[in-house]
Amino acid sequence: MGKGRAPCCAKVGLNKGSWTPEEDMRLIAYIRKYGHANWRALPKQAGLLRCGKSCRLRWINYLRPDLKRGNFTAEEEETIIKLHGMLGNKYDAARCLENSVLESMDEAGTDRSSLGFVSRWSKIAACLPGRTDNEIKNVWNTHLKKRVSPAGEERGAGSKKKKKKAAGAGEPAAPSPSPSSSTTTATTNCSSGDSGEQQSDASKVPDELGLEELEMIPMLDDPAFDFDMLVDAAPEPYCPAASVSVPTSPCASSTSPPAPARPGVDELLDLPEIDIDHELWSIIDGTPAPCQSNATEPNAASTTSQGAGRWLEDLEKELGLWGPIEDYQYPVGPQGPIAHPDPLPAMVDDPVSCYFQAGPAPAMLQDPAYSAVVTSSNQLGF
DNA sequence: AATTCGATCAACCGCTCACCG
DNA sequence: TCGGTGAGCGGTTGATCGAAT
Repeated sequence: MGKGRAPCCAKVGLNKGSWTPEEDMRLIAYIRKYGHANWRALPKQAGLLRCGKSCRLRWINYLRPDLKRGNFTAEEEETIIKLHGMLGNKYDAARCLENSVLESMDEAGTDRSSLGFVSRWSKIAACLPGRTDNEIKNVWNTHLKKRVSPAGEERGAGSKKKKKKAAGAGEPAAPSPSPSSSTTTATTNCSSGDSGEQQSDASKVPDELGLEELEMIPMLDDPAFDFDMLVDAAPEPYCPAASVSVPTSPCASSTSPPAPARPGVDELLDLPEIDIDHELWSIIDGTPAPCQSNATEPNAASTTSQGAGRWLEDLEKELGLWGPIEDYQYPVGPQGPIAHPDPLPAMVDDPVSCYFQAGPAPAMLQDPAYSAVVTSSNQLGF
């Protein structure tokens, strides 16, 4: 069901490709204020010329505040390798069961995915807090796969290079070893007897890994670890109120009542009446242009300001906003310039812009995160 | 200094699943 | 029960960067 739908990104007038810092900030501002109950509606309400899918991906893989930046540690790599060996592809993980059971299921027409082994990267990501499935997938495809594959093993230590962005801007202080450099000496602090494991692993085909390998995963040694994570790991949608200070708190779902708004950084991030071309969205949506009032936004969620400043500061540095910025070039659509106003001049009422241009509302002065905001604003030259 | 090549990673695409009317 | 819609996932691609030549 649900097939045959036109790709959302194929819609005319929507941006594709790399995200600009402006877009990032707009997305952050919106999600911090309202959450992301509806990805499809989000870009329109946030004034982004992106499809919801793209927004979601950008948020999950790059903008989420609880992401861990920097290189993968040896332990993380080890975990990925082990879990990948266990989970295999979409259904292979079900091999943990007896073949007879699986055959019975097949004969009965039971989808093996009902076992819960439905996704690999997301399950692995669930075991590596702060890491995204996309990131893990990339790491696997770029070098971990070669490490465990006898054929692609060891292309020489000289091919090592540093991670260009993640390690550099995100967590310069993190002394985590380069993923590649760890290839030769993946000194894990796994359970004893693990020394030399790396070498044997290098020649071990993932499919040969068995359940006994569970013991090799450091986190699985933790009695607090719930193996169900591997099976039914709940997604961790961003909860504006929780992600900054209490990342483990479950996100309020679309059915949860919105938390009361709080003054603070949120005031800075009050989303504007987006002056985006309503006609454009009408064309895109095939629906009448809706009222743009954000006041009607459901699931308006409050955010906690604690730590938000630092997060934003770090993010701005990473986005290249930490310093003089070039004039934002707003995209030109196939029918000429997109009807969005000049980004900065016309965004006078845009708190996201004001965030950088002017400064906070008086109430903001009380906010502990304010200093970081001021710093960033000053450094942006506004 | 210029060019080539390989590695990396953000983003896109196509698909499936879950939910709802 | 069926079809539409949105969310999420895995696979793949393209841009970019740095090292090698």
